[in-house]
Amino acid sequence: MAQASGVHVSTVSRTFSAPHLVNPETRTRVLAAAEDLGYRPNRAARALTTGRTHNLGLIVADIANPFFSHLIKGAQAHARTRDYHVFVADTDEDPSVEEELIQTLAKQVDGVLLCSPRLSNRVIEKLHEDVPFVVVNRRMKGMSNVLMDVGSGAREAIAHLVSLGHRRIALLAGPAGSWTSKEITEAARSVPGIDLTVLGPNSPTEHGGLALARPVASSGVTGVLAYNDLMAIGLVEGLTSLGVDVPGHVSVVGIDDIVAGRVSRPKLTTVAMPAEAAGRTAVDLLLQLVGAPVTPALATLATNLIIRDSTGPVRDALRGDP
Amino acid sequence: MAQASGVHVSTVSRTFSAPHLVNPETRTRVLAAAEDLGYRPNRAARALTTGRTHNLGLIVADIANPFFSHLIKGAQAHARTRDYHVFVADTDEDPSVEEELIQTLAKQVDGVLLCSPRLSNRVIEKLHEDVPFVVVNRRMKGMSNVLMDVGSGAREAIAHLVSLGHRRIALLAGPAGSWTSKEITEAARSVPGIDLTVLGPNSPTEHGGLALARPVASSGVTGVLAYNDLMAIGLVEGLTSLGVDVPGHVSVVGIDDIVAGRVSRPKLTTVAMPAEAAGRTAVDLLLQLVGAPVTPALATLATNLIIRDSTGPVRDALRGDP
DNA sequence: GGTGTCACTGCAACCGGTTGCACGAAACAT
DNA sequence: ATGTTTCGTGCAACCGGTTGCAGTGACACC
Repeated sequence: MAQASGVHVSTVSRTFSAPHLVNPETRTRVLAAAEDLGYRPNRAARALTTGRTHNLGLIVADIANPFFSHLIKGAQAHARTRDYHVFVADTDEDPSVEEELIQTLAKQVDGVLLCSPRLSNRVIEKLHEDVPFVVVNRRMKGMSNVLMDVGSGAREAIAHLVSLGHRRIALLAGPAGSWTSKEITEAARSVPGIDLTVLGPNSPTEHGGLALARPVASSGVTGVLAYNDLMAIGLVEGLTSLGVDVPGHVSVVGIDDIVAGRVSRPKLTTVAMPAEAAGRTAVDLLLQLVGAPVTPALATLATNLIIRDSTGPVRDALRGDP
Repeated sequence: MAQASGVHVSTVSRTFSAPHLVNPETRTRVLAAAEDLGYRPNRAARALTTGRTHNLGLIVADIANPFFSHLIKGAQAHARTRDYHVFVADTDEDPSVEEELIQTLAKQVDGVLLCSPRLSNRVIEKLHEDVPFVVVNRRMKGMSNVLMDVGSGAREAIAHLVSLGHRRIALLAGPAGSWTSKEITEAARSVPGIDLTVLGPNSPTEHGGLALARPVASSGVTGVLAYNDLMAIGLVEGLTSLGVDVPGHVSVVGIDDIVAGRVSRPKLTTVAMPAEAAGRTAVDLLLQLVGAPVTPALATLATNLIIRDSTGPVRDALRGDP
C-alpha cells in the first residue's frame, strides 16, 4: 500500500488518522491508491498503539427477548454513526457466563454495555476495574446507568388494576439477581390498600409465565402484574387453557410492550419500556466515558402504561372471594 | 507479565498458544503469575501475526425479527464453544449498509455469516474475495450455503390450503433481493390448479402485512401465504379490522414459526424454519472454511408445516366468488 | 544573502503478541 | 570420553499500524 502510492507508511497512516497533516496532493494520491487496492486501515493494528479498538461490547441475558433486540438495534445503529462497532453477546441468563464474557470482552472493546445484569454488585464492581461500563437496568453507584422508571410504571399498572376494583393482586417476579424485578416488587409493596402476593423468582420467558397459571388460578387473585410481556403472554395462555377467562376472571398486565403483546388475544395491557432509546442513550454515555473518564452519569427513561384488553373490571361474583 | 514470572515474553506466549513446548514447571509458574495479574493474551495483538482474530461476523437484515434473533442465538452459542466470538450487525434491510458492513468487518473477523442478504449476487461474489463467507438463505455457487427447504415448505402450505378447498390464493412476497422470496414464489407458481396472485415486493414486517389487508380483501382470494409470520400477523390484524374473518373468509399461512404467531388469535398456521439449527450449522461450515479453504458445502434444513387456527375450509358462499 | 518559519514527510521506536532460528544443557548413543 | 539428539528457552524479526522527533525544501522577511 505504502509503495503503491510512493510514500512512507507513516504518511499513509496520517492520511487516514490525521488528514490535515498531509499535503492535499499526496492525500489524493494515497486515497486513490487505497481505493484501487481496496485498502482499509486494520483496526486491530491501530488498536494496538492507540488503545482504542472502536468496538463496544453489549451483553444481554437473551437476544431473543424482543425487549433486548430492540435495545441492541438502538445501540447498534447509534454506535455506527460514531464509527463504533458493537459486539453482542448472549449470556443465556447465566451469571457465570456473564462474568466470563465480560472478562473476555474487556480487552477487545473500549467499553461494555451491561444490560439487565444477573451478577452481584460486588462482582460487577470488580470487573469494572478492567473496563468502562454502562449498566442498563440496574442502579450501580460509581458507574453510568441507564434506567427505566419501572417503579413508576409498576405503580401506575397497579393503580390501574385498583381503579378497576382489584384488591387481591399477584406480582410475577423475574429472575433472581434482576434489579428491575426487585424494583418492581418494592414499588408494588409500597402501594397501600392491596393484598399482594409475590410469586417467584421465575424464568422471564413465556414458559415461565405458563408455569405460573395454576398457582395464579388457585391463589384467588383477580389482578396480575408480570415481570415482562413474555411471562404475561405465557400466563394468559395458561389461564385460558385452564378455563380462566382474561380479563373476565383475572386481569393481566405485562411490562415491555413487545409486538407479541399487541397481537395476542386479548391484547396485552402493558408498561411500555423505551428499549431503543435506552440503547442509544447507553451508547452515548459509554462513549463519553471512553473519551475521558468523567463523572458517571445517570439517565432515567420514562415508562408509560398502555391499556389494552387484558385488564377489565373485577367481577362482582369474585369480589371479596376468599 | 513476562518479568513477573521471570521468563521471556516468548515463553509466556508459548504457555498459552503452544503449552506442550514449555516445561511443565515453567508453565505452572507462568499460569500462576497470569492468574495473579488477571492477565489474558490480547486477541487483537495475536491476530496481527496469526491472521486469526477468532471473531466471526454475522450480518442480518433485522435483529428484531425473531427468526434472526434465534439464528443469532444458535450461532453465538455454538461459536462460543469453539472459542469464537460473534460480531452481530444489523443492516436495517438496506443493501448499501449491508455492503458497507461487510467491508468494514472483513478485516476484523475470520469469516462472515451473511444471512438473507439483500445484495445482488454479483456484489456478494466480489466481496467474497476479501473474506470467507457462509451465506444463509440464498443459493450461491462457489460458497458454502445454509438453506431452508422453503420451496417444499411453501408447496406444503399451499397443498394444505388446496386441501381445504382454496383455489384463489395470494402470495405476499418479501423484500426485493430476497432469495427466499423468489424461491417461495417459484414454488407457489409450480403448483398446478390454483389461481395465484403475487403481491409485492413488500417490507417483511408486521406493518408490511398490515398494508396488504385492503388489497387482499378486495382481490377475492380465500387463501394467503405470507413471506413470513410478521407479515402474516400484520395481515390478520388488518383483515380483522376490515371485518374480514380469519379463517372464516380468508385463510392465512405464515412462515418462520415465531412466538407471536403462537399467541396471536387466531393462532397462526405456519411453516416452521429451524433458525437456531441454521445458526449452528452456519458456524460449523464457516469454521471449517476458515481452517483450510475446502470445497464449499451446502446444507439444506428441513421445514415443516404447523397447522393451527388461521386456516380453515373455504366457505361455500365465497367459493367461486369473482 | 542569511536566517527563521512553516508545511510536509521520513525515520524509528513502539503497541503485545507470534514464531523461526540458534544456543546451552541434559540425556542418550557409541 | 566424545558425538548426537532432544528439550527448553531466549533472541530478534515481524504483524500493521501510530506518533514524537528530526530533516528537507520553499518561502518570507530583514
